[in-house]
Amino acid sequence: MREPAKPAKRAPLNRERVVAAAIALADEKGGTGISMRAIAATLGVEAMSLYNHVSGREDMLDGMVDAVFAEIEPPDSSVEWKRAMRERAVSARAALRRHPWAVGLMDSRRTPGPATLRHHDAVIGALRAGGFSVAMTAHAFSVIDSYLYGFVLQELSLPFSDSGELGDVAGGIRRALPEGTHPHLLELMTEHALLPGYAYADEFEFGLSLILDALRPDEA
Amino acid sequence: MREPAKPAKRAPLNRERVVAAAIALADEKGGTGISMRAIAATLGVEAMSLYNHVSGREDMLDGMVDAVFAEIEPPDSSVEWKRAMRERAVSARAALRRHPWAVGLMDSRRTPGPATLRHHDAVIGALRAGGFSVAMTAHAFSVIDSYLYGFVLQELSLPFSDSGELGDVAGGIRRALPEGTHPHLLELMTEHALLPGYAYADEFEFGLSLILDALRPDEA
DNA sequence: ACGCTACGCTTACACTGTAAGTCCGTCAAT
DNA sequence: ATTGACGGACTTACAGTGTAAGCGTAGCGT
Repeated sequence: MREPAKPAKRAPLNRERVVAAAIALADEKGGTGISMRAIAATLGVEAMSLYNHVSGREDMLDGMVDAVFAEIEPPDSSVEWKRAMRERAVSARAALRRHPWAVGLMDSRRTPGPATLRHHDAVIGALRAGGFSVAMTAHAFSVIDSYLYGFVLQELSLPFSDSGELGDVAGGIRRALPEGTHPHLLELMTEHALLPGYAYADEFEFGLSLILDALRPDEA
Repeated sequence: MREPAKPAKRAPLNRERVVAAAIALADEKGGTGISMRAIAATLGVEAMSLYNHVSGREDMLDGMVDAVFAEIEPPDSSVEWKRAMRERAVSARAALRRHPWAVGLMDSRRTPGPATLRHHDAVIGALRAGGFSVAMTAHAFSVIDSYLYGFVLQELSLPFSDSGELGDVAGGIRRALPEGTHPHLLELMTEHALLPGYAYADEFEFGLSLILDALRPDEA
């Protein structure tokens, strides 16, 4: 009954392949619904075989998050700091949008992987090269990354992707509003967010510039 | 065998009590590990009974997030806008720290509850009252909330709470660093983050002030 | 030719969310 | 006072989860 038939010389698994398969699956099926069994299936393997390469689910998630950090273009210290920070932020946002599950995972990961550490080091290095003191670097790093992660977090929780859907959804919400309450929310929607051409994604640039322009190496 | 014994006149369930029990459990056991069965148990009830009051797990999570928004002190429109925004941000951070699971949940909720809508309306109203144009209000709302959520997200993912633990953990990481690589990260840790008296929480104030001071009603 | 190790396999367990159906206490209408 | 309906808590059942434990075997260094 059992068919050893074709052992088929399968390409051997390794941590990298396992994590990559998990990422591919998460990208297409969404963060929830990736299970050890499902990941294993895409590799043509049984669930428990994964445990030879990752120590468990948590370890696998750590690996996935670290892989996302590896996709972010690290800032170039030889470039003027403001431009370097802007480009890094754009690259990071792009990576997080490619892998929407990553943001939600970040707050439960407590052990940064090698790519994460390398990335952080590069960011800090670029700020120091731009003339920031150690203390000011810590401040700048904190504001920029907080804004970056928070923006993507909000962006991803919007229930639409293009501005076509926006109209439908917002219209639905507006109709659901208890009529007459929430005047300011209503005003913002009808006179701004619902106008043709509006896209929340464009807000990113405003906040990023606001923060970068407010930061100064030569203070504190 | 079956003991009707004491129907005991149990206080009747309702959506509010169910959601409150879920929140209490999540607060003490952590976001993961709250299951319908566990929630029901704290109410002295079987899992399936909850389904008479919430339509399912997702609905329950929606309710929990909305309840957290209800805890945030809404800004007072009669107060000068910058102060109102600062106080609102502080209150929001406090609420999110009381319920650490909430931030991670936010990015999967797509249907805002009544408290959430009321809160957003109040924030927008306070900015409009402060002289912001509709467009500028949208910008300001986006930056401030992105920073707020992002900061808390990072804060919560730190593997320590007080600055005592910080030393241990950072020491561990530093020892784990491949020796000689990551010079800037190392510098930042030893010359700044590991100094006595440093607490990441204090960074919040810096970024918040930076953003609030950079915002101006009378632009664009 | 030996045994060792690496690694995929099967089995098993405790736990999840929830569909479906049962049963009873309460209350309105008769 | 009797009936009927119904809300809401209950039981049962099922498919799916992560992972502990142990088995089988292919390929290697000796």
